[in-house]
Amino acid sequence: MASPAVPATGHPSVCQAREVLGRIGDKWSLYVISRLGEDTRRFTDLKRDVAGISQRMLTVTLRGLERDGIVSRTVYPVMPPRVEYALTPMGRTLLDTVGTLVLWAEDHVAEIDRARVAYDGASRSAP
Amino acid sequence: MASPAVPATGHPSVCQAREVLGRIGDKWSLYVISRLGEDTRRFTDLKRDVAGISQRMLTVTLRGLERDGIVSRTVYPVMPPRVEYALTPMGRTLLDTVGTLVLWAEDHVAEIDRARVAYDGASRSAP
DNA sequence: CGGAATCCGATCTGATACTG
DNA sequence: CAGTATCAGATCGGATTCCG
Repeated sequence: MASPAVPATGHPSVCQAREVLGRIGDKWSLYVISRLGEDTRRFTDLKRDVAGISQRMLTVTLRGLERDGIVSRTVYPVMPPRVEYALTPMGRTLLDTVGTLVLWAEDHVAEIDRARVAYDGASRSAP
Repeated sequence: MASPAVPATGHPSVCQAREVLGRIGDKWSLYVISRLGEDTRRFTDLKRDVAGISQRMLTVTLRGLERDGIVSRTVYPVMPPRVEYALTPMGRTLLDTVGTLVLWAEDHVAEIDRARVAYDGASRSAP
C-alpha cells in the first residue's frame, strides 16, 4: 500500500513519546484540534475552517487523531453521508495547550519573518 | 544543493502561521526547546538530552530555530570548538506551552497506545 | 457528502565520511 | 567538539479519479 490512511507503525503497542509528539505536533493536527474546540464538526466544516488543507491531508490527519484516541468519529448512515468529528475526553485535555500554541504562531508571524530576513541577509553578506 | 541546513522558502518576508506551526510543532523542535529551558546548552549536551535525535537532525533543527529567532547561537573561537545554544526572549515565551505539550505526550503514551491497539484490532476484525 | 485508491514529484532523514 | 557534504531509501502530500 502506498499511502495508507493510518500507516502501521509495524509493532503494535510500543509507541514512544516521540511518536505522540509527531502526531500532535503536526501542523495540521494542531489546526484541526484547535478548530474542533468543544464543538462537533463535520468534515466539510473542518475543511473550510482549516485554511489551506487538502481533502487528503484532512482525511489522513483525522484518521491519525482518531486512531490515537484524540478525536472521535460518528457516522450517520444516511444519504448523503453525515460524519461528525469531536474531541474525545483525552483530546479535550489538549485543547488549551494546542490553542495557545496556534495563537502564539499567529501572533509571532511578523517577528519571525523579520528574524528570517535578518538571518538570510546576514548569511548572504557574511562570506 | 541537496540538503541545505536552512532551506530557503524562496520568497523572503512572506511566512504564514502554518509555516511557523510547522517549525515549532516539529517533534524535534519541541524537544529541543523544552530541553533548552532557561539554560544555555552545548551541542553535545542537547544531543545527549534529546533521546534518539541524530546529529544531522539536531543541526538542522537548531539552524531552523535560529533562523526563526527562537534560539540563539554563540560560537567561541577556540579549539576544540565551543558553541552554546539558548532560547531568545521570543523563544522563552514558548517554553511553558511547549513544556506542557511534551509532558502531555509523555503522560499519555500508554493511553494512546491502548487506543491504537483498540483501533487496529477493530479495523482488522470489521471487514 | 465524505471519503478511498493511486500516481508521482518533492521533501525528509539516517548513515557515512570528512574537517577545522 | 561541532559541525558540513553527499547519497540512497523512506515518507509526505497534492492532484486526480472513482465510489456509496
